[in-house]
Amino acid sequence: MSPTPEQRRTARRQFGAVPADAGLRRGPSRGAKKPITVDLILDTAFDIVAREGFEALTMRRVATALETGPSSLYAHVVNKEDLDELLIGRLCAEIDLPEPDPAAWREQIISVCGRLREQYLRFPGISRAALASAPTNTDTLRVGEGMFAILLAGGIEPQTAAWAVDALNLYVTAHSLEVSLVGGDGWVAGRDELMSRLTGLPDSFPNTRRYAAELTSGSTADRFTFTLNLMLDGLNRP
Amino acid sequence: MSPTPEQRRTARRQFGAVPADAGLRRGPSRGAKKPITVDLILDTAFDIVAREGFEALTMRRVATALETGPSSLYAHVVNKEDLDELLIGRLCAEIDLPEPDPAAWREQIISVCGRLREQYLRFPGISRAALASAPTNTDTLRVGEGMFAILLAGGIEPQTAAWAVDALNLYVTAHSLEVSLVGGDGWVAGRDELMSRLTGLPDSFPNTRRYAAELTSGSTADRFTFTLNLMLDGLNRP
DNA sequence: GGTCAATACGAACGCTGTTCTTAGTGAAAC
DNA sequence: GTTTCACTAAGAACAGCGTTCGTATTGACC
Repeated sequence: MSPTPEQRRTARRQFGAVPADAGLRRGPSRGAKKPITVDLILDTAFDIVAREGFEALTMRRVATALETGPSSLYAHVVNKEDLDELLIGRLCAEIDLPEPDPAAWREQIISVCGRLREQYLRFPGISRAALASAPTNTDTLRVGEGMFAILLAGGIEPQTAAWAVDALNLYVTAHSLEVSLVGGDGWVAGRDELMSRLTGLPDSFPNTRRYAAELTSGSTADRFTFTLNLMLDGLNRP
Repeated sequence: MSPTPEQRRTARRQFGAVPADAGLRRGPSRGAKKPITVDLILDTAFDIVAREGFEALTMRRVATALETGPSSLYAHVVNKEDLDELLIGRLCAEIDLPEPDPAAWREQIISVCGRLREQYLRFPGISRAALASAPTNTDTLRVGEGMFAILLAGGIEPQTAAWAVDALNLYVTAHSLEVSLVGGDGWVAGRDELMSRLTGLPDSFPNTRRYAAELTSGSTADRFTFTLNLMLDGLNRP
């Protein structure tokens, strides 16, 4: 008996390795069309997100891209939620983790977080799925383990490191989501407008008005590394 | 001419004060039903979110709670997005900001962030709207100004303080959203299960397995103040 | 009293995720 | 070689969503 999507999902939650079913196909092969597989679904899903954003990723959209009906997907995927989780999994799987170097733990953490951000931004809005996704996913846990190892090698106490990993992960995800929502370069384009709006505020906003330049300065990447450094600075000052 | 919802929205984005139209009513008053106003809509919306979560907040749900059709709302509100923004606005308006005290800037920041978290968690999932909402909302900017003032009084450099306000706001929102999604006390209930899942991981997760206790320890509030302190520690070490 | 602008609201459109049902296929069993 | 069977593919449909259109109803103003 080959596994139902539900079984695959619970298996995924526990081990991460999947029986795979390799080329074994049963069912109609209408014409020369490629058979639908989970990997094929994920490929087209990533393609859609990269092109049109995560909001445009619907079951129907994926189905029509595969030249089929929506119901055909439910033989391979439990849910939209399940699809999202699979996407995040594969996205995290492409993050390569360095061998922990006690002397360079700071740079290593920043590098991993930066790579994570990069991946999230390549697929605009997908970080929303990362926020909702259960943290028990194996691939998600893998990058967690990687960051954890780096912090431990850096001499951070286990309890502190454990919570820091969560905090860093959460911040990276939230930052990426915010950047995706605002629209990336749309931020830079609307900076002048934002500035004038801040300076045009009532008198009850003295600091916001005076430091409008500081408030609107910097690229999203600048702000990202700033906050990362903020947290890392807080880590080694016991 | 009384303003259309669009006009109210743009007015709101710029000033925040609204002409109000006070009891002036034109239109059918079927029976003794209360006339629909923006405030009434917001009241019932908050009620729904508090009871059933942000996911359950739909236009139709609000309309039926008001014993009317969905289209009746669009005379007072531009969008669902606009409704969300209004909710966040009113939520932020209930945050009272302390007079900046240079000696207690740390405690003051933590207090404001804690109050913000409290408000977000009272209405589960509403922080999602805060993430999407444009940061040009007057009420949102008000608490930004408040936190900014506290940091400046604490001697933080303007540029650093400006970016820190954004980082803190983003973290508070993301944390609240995560807590809402996981389900609050559901976290505590599933801790044992999570622990056993972590310890049951493959050998490629040595640190996660060894420190599973540390990883799953602490309440959400503990982790919240931990991360806040992390960022604040990073602030005053130039 | 008549005019007009603003509100209220039923009906409908296009979209979503999901399920039910039916048709079709290859591998295995006899 | 035929039959059985587990599985996939896919059409049709359902409930629910945000939103718009058209229309009826009302109060204030001339």
